[in-house]
Parts: sequence; C-alpha cells; structure tokens
Amino acid sequence: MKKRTIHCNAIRIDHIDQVVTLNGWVHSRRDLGGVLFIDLRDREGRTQTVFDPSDVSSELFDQAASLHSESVVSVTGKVRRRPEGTDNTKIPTGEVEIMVQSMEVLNAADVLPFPVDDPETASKVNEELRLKYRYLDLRRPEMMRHLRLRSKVATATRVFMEEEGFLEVETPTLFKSTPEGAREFLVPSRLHPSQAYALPQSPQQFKQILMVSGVEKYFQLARCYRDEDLRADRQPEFTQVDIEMSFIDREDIYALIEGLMGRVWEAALGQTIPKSFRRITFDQAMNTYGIDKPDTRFGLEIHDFSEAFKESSFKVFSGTIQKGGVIKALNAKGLADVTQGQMEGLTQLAISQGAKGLAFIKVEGGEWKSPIVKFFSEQEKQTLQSTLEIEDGDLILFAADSWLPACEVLGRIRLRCAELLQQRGRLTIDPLRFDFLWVTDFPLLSFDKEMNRWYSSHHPFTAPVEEDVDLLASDPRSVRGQHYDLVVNGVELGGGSIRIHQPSVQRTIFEQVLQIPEDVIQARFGYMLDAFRYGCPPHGGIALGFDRLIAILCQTPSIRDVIAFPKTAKGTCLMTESPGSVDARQLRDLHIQWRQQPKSEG
RNA sequence: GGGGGCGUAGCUCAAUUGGUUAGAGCGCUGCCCUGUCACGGCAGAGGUUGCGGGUUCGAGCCCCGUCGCUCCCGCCA
Repeated sequence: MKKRTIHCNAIRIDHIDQVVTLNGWVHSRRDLGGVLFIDLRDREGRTQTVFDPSDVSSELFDQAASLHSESVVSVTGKVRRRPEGTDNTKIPTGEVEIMVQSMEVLNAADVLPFPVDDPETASKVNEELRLKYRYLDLRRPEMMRHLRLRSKVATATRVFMEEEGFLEVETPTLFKSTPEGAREFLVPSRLHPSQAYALPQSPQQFKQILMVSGVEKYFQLARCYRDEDLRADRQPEFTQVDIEMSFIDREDIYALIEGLMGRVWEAALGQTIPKSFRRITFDQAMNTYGIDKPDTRFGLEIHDFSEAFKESSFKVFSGTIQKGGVIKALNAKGLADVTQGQMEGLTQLAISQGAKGLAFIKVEGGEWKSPIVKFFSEQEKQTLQSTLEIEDGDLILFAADSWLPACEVLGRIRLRCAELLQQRGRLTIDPLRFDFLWVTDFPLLSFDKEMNRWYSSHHPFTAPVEEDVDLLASDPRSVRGQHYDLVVNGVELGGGSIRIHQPSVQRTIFEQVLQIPEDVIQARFGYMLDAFRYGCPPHGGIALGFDRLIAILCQTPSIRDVIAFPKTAKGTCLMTESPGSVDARQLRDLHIQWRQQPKSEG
C-alpha cells in the first residue's frame, strides 16, 4: 500500500505540480463518460481526483468507474490548478484537483445500507439503522465533529486540572454493592460463590478515601454505571468529570469549575463566558422557575398570590391557603391563542404532576375569558393585573396546592409554554447563549411519606450548612446541605457538596437521622467511618456529566449523539447485539443459574 | 411498571381516510455522455406494508396480541 503524503483537506494551490498520494474513502463519483471525477475523503476533508482516459489505462479507468461509494483507495497523482470556471467554492480544496496516475483499491465497499455522503438525508436516517451500522454513522462528518469536540474537551479538561495541581487517579470498576441510590449492575464472583461485585454508580466513596490518603486534589474522567431506565440524556454507562479537594469550602469549588468551564468553552467554541456564574438558592429557583434546574434564557416567571387570595370568595384558592397551601401563577405572554388541544395537553401535564386541574385566564379582546374569573374581586384582579403585567393576548395559568407541588406543576407548564411560544415564533433563543447557574442551599433531607423516614436529598456524606447543624435533631426539614448544582440552560450539568469529615457527625446522620441499623452501617460504610477516624481533612467535590456537557457544546438533544457506541432506550447495543446469552459453563463457573429459561436464539 | 409517537422498496416519504396491479425522489443495475461537484439523459430491477391473529365481500389503513425504535412519567442517594 502506498501511504499518504498529505491529507485530503490540506491540498492548496501551493502544491501544484507536486505528486501526492492520498488514502481515503470514495465520497462521491461523477462519471461523465469521457472523464471521471472521484471526490476522495479522509478524516480531515476531501479533494477531487480526476481520471482522464488519455492519462490512465483503460483497466484503471474501468476499475475507478465501478467503485461504490465508501470504497477505500490509495490514489497517487499530480496536483494541478483546476481549469478556469470549474472551481468549487464549497470546499477548501476547491481550487485544485489531482490528476490520477495510479490507484490501489484497498477495500471495495458493497452498496451501503444508508447514505453517508449527504448530510441532509443522512441526518434523517432512522436511529435504529444508524446504531446497527454505527461505524458508517460515525463516518458522517457531523458525527466525526462530535468525536473530535469530545476529545478536545477531554484534553482541555486534563490540561486545566493538571495546571490547577490535580492528580488523575483511577478507581476500581469492580466495587461493592451499596444498595442506596441507583440500581447497580452486578458482577458475580467466580472465586467467591454467592457474592458479587457491583459496578460503581460513581467513584464517590473512593474519592473521599483519596482525600483521607492525602491526595488533596483528585480528578478523573470516570466511567459510571447505573441500571436505571434510559432517557435522551441518560445512558447505563456514562462519563463524569469527577473532582474532589481537601481544605476547601464551597467558594473554592465554584471558582475552580467557573475556570474549567471557561477553558472548555474557549477550547470547544472559542467563546468567552462570564468569569463567575449567577447563584440562586433552591427556594428561589422553585419559587421563580418551579424547578431546581431552571432555564433562565427566558422569563415566564412564576409569582405567588397566596396573600392576595387568602380571603378570596373563590373557595378553591382560599381553601388551599387555609390548609397551608399556596397560590402560584405565571403569565404565558402572548399564548392566549393556545389551541384547545394544546390547552388540554397543558391540563394533562398538570394532572400528571398531581394537580387536580389547571385554572387559566385567556386575555383576548380586552376581556378575561375564564371559568373562574367571575369569583375574583376587583382587588384580586388588580393584583393579578399589576404583578403579572397582563396585556391583551396573554394566557395566565394557576396552581393551587402545597408549596412544592404547586411550584413543580407550574415549572413543567412553564417549559411547555416556552416550547409552544417557540413554535409560534414568539420566543426565540440564541443557540449560542449559555446561562450558567449555581443552585445552592438545597434541603439536606427529604421525607419519604410511604417509608415514614428521612433520606438524604443528595447523599449521606453531604455536610449540613454549619449554622444548621443544631437543627438536625429538632427540625430536620429546615437543615440546608452544603450542596450545589451546576445548571446550564435548564440542564443539570453537575452537582456536588462539601462532605462530612467528622466521624461523629457522619454517625449522627447514619444512625439518628437516616436510622440505618448499626450492623448495616458497619457492613456498607464501616471502612469510611474507620478512615474518618485516622486523620480526615475537610473536603468536598463535584461531578460533572461529561456526556451532557459535550451534548450541550454540540447542540444536540441526545447524549447518544456524542457517545461513540451508545445503548438504545432498552439498554441494548444494536451493532453487537448485547446483552447476549452465555454458555452454561460460564454460569457454572460463577455459581449462577437463570430462574427463567433463556428464549431460544435464532 | 405506566402513557404517547413511529414501523410501507436499500434510504427518505406518499397512498384521496376500508376499494382495481401499493407510488415518488434518492440509491442500485444496464446503456449513453470529456469539466462535473445534488452532473445529465434513456431504460430497468427492486415490496411477506415489522411479525402473528381477528373483523370484512375486500385491510398498508379498523380491532387484539407481539417485537423493535423513540419521547415522557415513575425511577436516576
């Protein structure tokens, strides 16, 4: 094989009269009978090659004429200026072409199952096919761009972390099951019958142990595994930028990540982002946006009207308030022309979130059209009018419930309304706008009504805010955690916390608050409590969803588009057909027997 | 576990809402074509309408089941 002397995208008029060799794929072929053009593509770009029957043998000409797209060839020829008027301004090499002298077919491709040369049609191809023939899908320039950008960001991250004094440390993939949190993938042990490893949901415990070890600054691009149902932004195996530091507080984490994001955006998009990010408390986020990961690129903010409707003759509202609930509303500006079907969709959305319905006011022709407005006093209407700045064409939507569900319902409604407004062209969002946000002061604990117990909102190693520690016993609900989330454009990009480093506080959380039995604590976390006794520095960290980060930078809604070999929504790989069956012998070695007979395979 | 969408030629989509022989563009095959770059022209092949049942004189279309892809809820400390 003749090796390439230059890449397809590098040839310019400077190379005229040079003899070059190109290695690559047949991108497209144009056979004009007397003259034949083949665009040759490699990872970097493409170049037009010319087969002229007066220059090449008829054998070579016929061979070239019969090549299918995506065949792999090595072509040697002389670079020359294209004849006047035949430049192709669409490609960087459009001023030159290669007069082919010789060609070697390295692999004659069959007819493809779907086109890879035309970005228009290729991007519309059924994802099922794209996943089955992933190697072809990845050949598309758009997908190659994603892979490159991912690699670039990974490198930028490593360089930045290195500069900041972090050590990249690998942690085990074969871990121990800790049945808190996400469902785990299990790996049965051959050497230890009836025992299993678990794949880590994250390196959480190891990175804290590394702090006890004195590493002080740790990071890792860590693979994590969670056996939960998939989504567009969730895969069973995914990558986190995992970070932990000692002798720091929350401000140090904010500053570090703001720096890292600045470096990443610069490397990936050449864009400068703010030096520091806006901060918002969990309560503010819920009150204003109805969600703990607000998209602040548009308004449609939620307002509280509990005070205004406290004495209302509309019993649904006043009654809710008397029971300790709240009245919330948002103005979907300019959405009064919502169709009946869309309004029904909004109502269903509210009901699916536990609301009993969705009260609304359509403001059209100077009139408030609504089944409930007749119950409102002038005073109440006036308050709505001034707070929500109601104008003709607006749609007002209400929630009446206890605080959290009321916020959450309108949070969902808000996002849906934004979609509807975008469809109507009344809301446009700059695709290169990125709203970074720290969400802080999360409640440390949440109460599980069914199980009648408290559980950690984040994880049990999260430290309480110092001035709230005394409330742990008396008023667990109001204890804030030293937890923070990084949110970009309504996407939760990462989260972390300052950890508990005193064994006594950790014991209080496990025993008194979470009420985990002593023997269970020992079995699951004994080694951590031990470690904390032997010189544990104060520490904290964060983990960023690397796949989500890349998806945001590539402006694609699904992380499958930025993972080379992703799984389907049912967790299968269509290319390798995994998961698959295993030999009886393998099962015997692992001391395992299926409870259900496997379906016979074709 | 639950709800929604999709499944027709290799690919992307039609099929007048249950009615003759399931069509188009691209791709593919053959022939023609010396400056194309979405090359062009002529001709042709290509279908178990995902699969299995049912209703009907008649099903791509309606019903039931099933498989696959996808979005969402639950779930994801």
